[in-house]
Amino acid sequence: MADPMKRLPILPAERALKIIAGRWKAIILYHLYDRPRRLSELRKLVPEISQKVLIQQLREMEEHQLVRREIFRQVPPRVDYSATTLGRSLEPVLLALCDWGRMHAAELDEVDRLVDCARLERTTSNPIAKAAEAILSPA
Amino acid sequence: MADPMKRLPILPAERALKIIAGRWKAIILYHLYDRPRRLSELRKLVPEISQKVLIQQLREMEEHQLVRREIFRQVPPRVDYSATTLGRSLEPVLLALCDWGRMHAAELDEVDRLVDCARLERTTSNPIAKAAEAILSPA
DNA sequence: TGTCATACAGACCAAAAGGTAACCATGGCC
DNA sequence: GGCCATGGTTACCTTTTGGTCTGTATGACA
Repeated sequence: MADPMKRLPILPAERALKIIAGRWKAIILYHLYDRPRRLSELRKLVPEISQKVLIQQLREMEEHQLVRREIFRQVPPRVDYSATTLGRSLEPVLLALCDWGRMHAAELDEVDRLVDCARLERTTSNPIAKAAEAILSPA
Repeated sequence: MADPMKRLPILPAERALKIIAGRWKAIILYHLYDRPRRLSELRKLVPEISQKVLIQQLREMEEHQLVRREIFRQVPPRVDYSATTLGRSLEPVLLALCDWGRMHAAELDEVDRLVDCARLERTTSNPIAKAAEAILSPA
């Protein structure tokens, strides 16, 4: 992603998708919402992802200002990654995606294959989920 | 995308992203929200996309049940693509993405590069946008 | 018979995204 | 000097995605 900012789509929805649709970005962000995390911590939290790709995704999110990187010059070195305000503003959107994904799985009888969005709020409290549900099953 | 259903991610948010993050899916869906469209119509509405890729995206959305394909055996043949209920339930989510994308551009002073989400509702009426805004600029 | 419009299909290619495995730099500590 | 941990980088490969260009089936109609 050379010159990433220059290449973001001009349609807002596509821009948003481009920014968050990376293979691991949602889960990483999700763990950063809890608290700042060190690289080694993130590796333990998401063991399926290789270190190179993890750093790659973090760098992209840093460029898009979803994530902040702080270096503490210690021995051994310490680097903290945390969610910026812009990154946090994505939480309701990710929640909407999560709820819609669950609804979609439900419609196709695949809920059993799903894993929970864990600490994210429940469906009923999310206005987007309500809107989507209203479309699926009108009163 | 062979066996597309078998391969959808097990995390709901990732599942949702996988389903809608295709290069042209948002715009296609957006045009289908208006009314059913014929292939030739869609080609005119989104001239940048090649026919093969257009069909590809439509087929994937059909498999994920966002889109319905109806064949009318006429001469010349006629095929209508339309948004299913499941496809329509995505509208609030796309709207949320659109609003967030605009906010993101605003934060980075790139709004001028953006194009409008046209007939989609305005920011102020969208609860997700409100939530995201509240995070960015707390009262 | 040839041409037309519509909707597709297939061969092939290019770029992007994701992934593996190996290596490097720092500085404390034994 | 050799080893440790942390947080990287680099070279290389595979898969996925998007794209071009060409071919095809149908049946009306001139």
